[in-house]
Amino acid sequence: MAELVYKQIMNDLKKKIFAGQFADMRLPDERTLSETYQVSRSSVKHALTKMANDGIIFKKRGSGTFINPLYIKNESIFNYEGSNLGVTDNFQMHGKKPKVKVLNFEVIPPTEELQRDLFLQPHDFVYKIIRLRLFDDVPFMIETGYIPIKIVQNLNHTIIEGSIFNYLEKAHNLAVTKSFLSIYAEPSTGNDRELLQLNENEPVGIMEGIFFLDNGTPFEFSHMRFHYQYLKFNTFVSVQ
Amino acid sequence: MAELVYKQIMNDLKKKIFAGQFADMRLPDERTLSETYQVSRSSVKHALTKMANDGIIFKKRGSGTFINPLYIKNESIFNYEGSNLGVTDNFQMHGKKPKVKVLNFEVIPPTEELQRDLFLQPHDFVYKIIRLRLFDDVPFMIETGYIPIKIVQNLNHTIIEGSIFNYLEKAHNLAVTKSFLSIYAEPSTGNDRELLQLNENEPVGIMEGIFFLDNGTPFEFSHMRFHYQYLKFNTFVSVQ
DNA sequence: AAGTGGTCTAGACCACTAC
DNA sequence: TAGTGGTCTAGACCACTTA
Repeated sequence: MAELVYKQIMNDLKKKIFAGQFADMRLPDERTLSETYQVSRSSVKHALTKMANDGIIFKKRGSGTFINPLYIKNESIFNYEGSNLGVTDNFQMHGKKPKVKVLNFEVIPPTEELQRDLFLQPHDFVYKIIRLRLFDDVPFMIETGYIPIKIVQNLNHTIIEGSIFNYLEKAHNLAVTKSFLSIYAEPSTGNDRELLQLNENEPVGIMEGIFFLDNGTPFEFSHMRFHYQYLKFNTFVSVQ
Repeated sequence: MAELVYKQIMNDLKKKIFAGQFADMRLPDERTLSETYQVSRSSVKHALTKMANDGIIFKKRGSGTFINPLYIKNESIFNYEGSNLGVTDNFQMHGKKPKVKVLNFEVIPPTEELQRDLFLQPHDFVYKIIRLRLFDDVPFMIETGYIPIKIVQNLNHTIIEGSIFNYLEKAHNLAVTKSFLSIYAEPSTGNDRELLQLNENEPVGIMEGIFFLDNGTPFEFSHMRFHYQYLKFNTFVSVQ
C-alpha cells in the first residue's frame, strides 16, 4: 500500500522527534526537507501544517520550525491521534490491553436533553449503554453512552463489548470523525469509588460530549467518568 | 490594507453562512468558488480547510462541502473566541467582575523544566507570579505563571494585578494567540482548600501549559488550579 | 543580506460519491 | 459517468527574523 507522501513525512518526522534526533529542538527548513524527501515544498508544508495543528511543532516565520517540548513531555493516555475518535483505539497504554465490561444495555425514550443534543424527536428511541473500561484488570473509566437506534438498529452485546466505532466503520461504512467535548472534574461518588477503586478524597475527571459522523449527523452523547490519574486532555488552542 | 485572499474568502463565506445564504446547508464546489472569487483553487481550499478546522463546515470528498448546523445554532459552543487567550478576558461570568490578588511576585533562575519549555538559557531569569483569581469575592483559581524577563522587562505590581496579556498587546504590540494546554484533575491540597474554600473531598481542576506569542515565541508557562466547579473546558475535535 | 516560513498560482492526476 | 474534494508538483514572490 503506497502511503500518502505527506503522511510518510509526518510519520518519519514524528519518529525522529521522539528518537531525540533533533537535539536543538529544531527541524530542518522546508526547502531542505523537500530535498531530503525528494518531494515538493508544498507536500512538506502540508505535513508540517498538520503537525503544527496537532501541537507537535510550531512554525516561526523568519526563524524556522521548532518542536513543542510539552509534546514530548506528555505521555498521556488520552490523545486523538488515531485513525478515528473511538475510545478503544485511543486508550492504548504501554502495551496493556483495553478491556470492556458491560454494566447496562437497554433501549429507552430520549430525555429532553438528549432530544436537543442529538436532534431527536420524542419517539426516536436510544440505546443506553454503560461500560466499565479497564487496562488489563485495572479499571480506569465508566462510560455512559446514548445512541439513536435510527442510526444503528442492530447493536448487540458482542458488538458493544468491543469498539462500536470500529463496528460502524467496518459494517456500515460510517466514520466518526468529529466531536464537541467538555472536560471537567467532580468529587467521586460512591459508585465511582467502588468501580474505579478510588479513595474517599480522590476525584473523577469527566469528559462528555457529542460525537458526529463524518457527514455531521450527531451520533452519540457520551459521559465518561475517569479515575483522575487516567484523564489528561492535551489540546492546542489558537485564535485568529 | 490589502487583506489576504484566503481570509477575505473566509470572511465572505462566514458572512453568507450566517445570513442564511446557503439554505441547503451546502457551499458551492471549490472550482466554482475559485471562478467566483477569481482566485486559484488552492486559495479557496486554504480558506475552506481553515473553516473546517474551526468546525464551521464539513468537507465530504465526492459529495461537497456542508455547513455545520451546530455552528449556526450555538455560537457559544466554541471557547476562546475573544481577541486573545488571556484568562481575564475569557473568564467572564454573568456580569461578575474578575479580581486578582497577588500572592507572590519575584524573579528566579529558570528550572531545567522551564528552560526546556520556554527555550531558555540558565541565565535567562523569569518572573514567578502567583495570583489568586476571584469573581467579586469568590475565589475560583490559583494561577502560577513563569515569564522570561527577556520578553518583558518592566512588569510591576500594578500590571500583574490586571491582565498581563492586555498590557502586552497595548504597550508592546505583542499578541498571545496560541497555547498548548493540558487539562486534568487532582485531589485538593491543604493550600488549595484554604484559598479556594473547598471541602476535604472536593478536587481541583488543573489547566497548565505554554502560551505563545503570535510569532511562535513561548511566552509563559502557566499552572492553574481551579475550584472544580469553575473549570469546564469545551473543545471541538476533528480527525482526518 | 541571507535564510526562513507564508501566500498564491496553474495545472495534473487520484479517490470517492452520486446517479 | 460526471462531479466532488484530496494530493502533488514547480515555481514566483512576499513578510519576517537574524546577523
